Amino acid sequence: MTYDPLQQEALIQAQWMKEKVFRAPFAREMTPDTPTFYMLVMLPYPSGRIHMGHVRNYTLGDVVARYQRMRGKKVMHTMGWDSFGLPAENAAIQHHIHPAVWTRKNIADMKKQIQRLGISYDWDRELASFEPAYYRWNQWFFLQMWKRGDVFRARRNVNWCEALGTVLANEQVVDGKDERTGHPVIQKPMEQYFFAITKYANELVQGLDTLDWPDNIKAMQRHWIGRSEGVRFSFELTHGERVSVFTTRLDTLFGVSFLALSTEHPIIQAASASDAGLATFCQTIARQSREERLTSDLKLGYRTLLHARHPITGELLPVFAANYVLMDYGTGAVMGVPGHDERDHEFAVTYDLPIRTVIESTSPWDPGVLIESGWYSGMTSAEATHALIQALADTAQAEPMLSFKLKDWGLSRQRYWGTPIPTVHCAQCGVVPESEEHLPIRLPEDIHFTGRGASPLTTSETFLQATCPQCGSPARRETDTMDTFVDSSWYWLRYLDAHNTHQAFNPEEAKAWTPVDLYIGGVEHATMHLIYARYFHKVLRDLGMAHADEPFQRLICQGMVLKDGFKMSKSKGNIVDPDDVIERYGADALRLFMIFASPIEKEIDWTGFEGIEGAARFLKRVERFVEAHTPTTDPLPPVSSLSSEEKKLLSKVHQTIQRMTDDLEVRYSFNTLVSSLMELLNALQEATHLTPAVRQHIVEVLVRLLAPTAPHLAEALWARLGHAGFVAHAPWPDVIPELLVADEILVVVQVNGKVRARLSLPADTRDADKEAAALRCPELQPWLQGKTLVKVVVPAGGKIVSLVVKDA
RNA sequence: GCGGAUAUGGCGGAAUUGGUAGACGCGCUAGAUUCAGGUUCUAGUGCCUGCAAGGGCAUGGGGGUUCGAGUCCCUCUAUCCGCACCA
Repeated sequence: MTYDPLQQEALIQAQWMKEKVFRAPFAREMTPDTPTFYMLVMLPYPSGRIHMGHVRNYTLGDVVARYQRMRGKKVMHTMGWDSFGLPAENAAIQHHIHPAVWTRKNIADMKKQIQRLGISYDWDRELASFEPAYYRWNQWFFLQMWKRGDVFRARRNVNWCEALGTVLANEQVVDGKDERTGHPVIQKPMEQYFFAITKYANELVQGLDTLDWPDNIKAMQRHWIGRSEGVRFSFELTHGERVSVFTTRLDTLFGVSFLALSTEHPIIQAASASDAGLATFCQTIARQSREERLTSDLKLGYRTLLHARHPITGELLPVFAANYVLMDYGTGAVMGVPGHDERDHEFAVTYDLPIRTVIESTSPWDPGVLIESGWYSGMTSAEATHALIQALADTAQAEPMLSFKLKDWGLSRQRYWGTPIPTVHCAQCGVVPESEEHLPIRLPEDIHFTGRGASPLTTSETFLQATCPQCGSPARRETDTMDTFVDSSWYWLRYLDAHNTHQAFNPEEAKAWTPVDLYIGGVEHATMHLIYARYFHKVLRDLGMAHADEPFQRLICQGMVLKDGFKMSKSKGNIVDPDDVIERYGADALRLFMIFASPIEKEIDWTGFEGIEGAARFLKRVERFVEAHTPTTDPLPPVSSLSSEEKKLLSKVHQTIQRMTDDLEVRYSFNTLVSSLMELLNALQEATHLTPAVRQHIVEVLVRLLAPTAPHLAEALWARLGHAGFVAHAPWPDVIPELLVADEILVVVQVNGKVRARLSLPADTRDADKEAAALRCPELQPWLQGKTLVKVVVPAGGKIVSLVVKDA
């Protein structure tokens, strides 16, 4: 009987399900010293169909999970749905289907698809963030954070479409217009809720040093958080008010020729009341998106009627409103030093402002030695900075300041499909947090989705009516919902205790299972999700719920799956549906090809189906090889009594175990994992004279090595070998160290850097003898004839003899 | 603009610590088997040169360090990804 993946895979999956083969235990079921492994993959957004990126991600995670299970560990590996967000609401607007209905259907469809891949999830821990049972804990965390003072309200710009009366997401805005209707979009400040993530900015930077993450991801986070050390001090304006600036280059103070303030700066806003030109300028800038403001080379400014006094020279400096100064970084105001800052320089050229050189250095933008700077001349930049802070401490309130590019986490969304923010607006008490007993604050059903006007929640009378928890008088419920990044900032903890109705999760479970041992997901989440999640985890730690400082000890970011060089997307029509591939080749072939095709962190182009033919072919060869074997119970004879062919082959087998173990445990290199296995099969098929016992040993090893990548076939073959249990629970093969030692080694001889001979020598040959053997070797003589030997190098390890010769 | 990466045969890639470049797979060529085949098996396959043995060249371009560089340093070019309201 031959193995037909299309029929067998479903049967095997049903058995796994029935026997709960992948069930992860609770902490209370384990002794404290039970070895555990938490294998986490980024939870998907239920868009409707899984795509190849999901297949890649989940297969990689599954290979590790299955391997760790075979190593005897208890493995946490499960799946959930990041199911709040814009697409469900768009579906509601366009197709008049309720977001919950749309989302439930998508989850059901995608779950079926994922299950066909044979991923070893404990489905009993499945969660979906749109369920009140989940999002009530978002609300609960919000209330705890409110108590700790980690939530605040402030005004910040949003994309505002006047015609629709709606706030738009960045992705909905194209060229300053609403993507759908083409109505213009402006930046408008709006009162919003924030998490004070910047309180943790320093710890978020420092924590990176403790993580086993790829260096590029750490670098991206460091830049995103953007820690810079500088100085804050103030300039006095001629009318007496003071404006505070932040600079990292106080040493250039004598080069200041103007001040530039953000158009949203309170001082500019105040001044525009009596300056029509300024007011117009500010409106123009408000129409630019943040992206335009940062990418545009054009530095736009407006010279106000204000002047500021230089804190040391007393010189009067013009004050500008400028588009390149951002209100949400530093203090929203900069001192303009055209001689030593590129942006200020560009601005000064445009507006014809003095450009002074006050630092001597290799480049105008680098620190150096001060000149033309009064009695600070001659000091180094560092000395001058220090001295100037002292000098300006009283007169200009100068003080060292850490500034971060990281902004506080704005979590308000004027949307329906998200977690309702649990506060009420009371005429007497203001904004008041809901009391915990009232959670969850549920999303109402009586909603009209129009895609225009304020949040859909404002159309529900039942939802709006609330009672002030503080004074008991009628109040209006908050209609903002939370950013969906909140949902994905703690889900891995909920997996551990997914059905708990009186706690987000039991801290004992967190203690037993976290930090997550390995987290795999797309590189596109390198900054936002992975910073928010780290932040949230630290808050949970400070609430006494999570015990580790960092949530994800090891991280792998997989590259994207492309088709013909582009991201697969519906709009491009270049989607390859995993179901079609499984239909034709089976899940094992798809899994095997996915991880073999390319290293994880690289993008992979699904150029066609040629590669997967090879994967399917390999699986058939394995099957035939095992099929041809008649099982025996004879034990493996001692190594000393093996024939030399058998010993050589068994060495290959055990080297392969060694390499694959290394690939799975240390290197996380999956494509080479598969190629080792292919190499092994090639070697096995060449072997002719094997005793049944040796063959039995080899076949048993082979099937177990196959089990993490092609689990269905491995399961079937394991049964055929007469085993009663699942190969999923079989132990990973142990290396017999004796078999790793080779009798002979290959020594390569180089002359002037070129390989001229290869010698096979006994493994215990000393380096000096290798050198002698090399010099004697006949094929080397033409290269040595008539030359003088200048130098011989035999590096440690002794695999190379390098000869340097020159003409005699 | 800022930040992060990548570049090796016809293609995907391997080379784990500076030590045999091209493992493994795809594709292609030839032969065998089957013969309805899109099955299977064997051999070959970086480029140039040579009857052959062999030799030369070769890891995006240029330069450098070294006995030795795909790997380290400098520089240039090309391509891809992220940028805070997509998830």
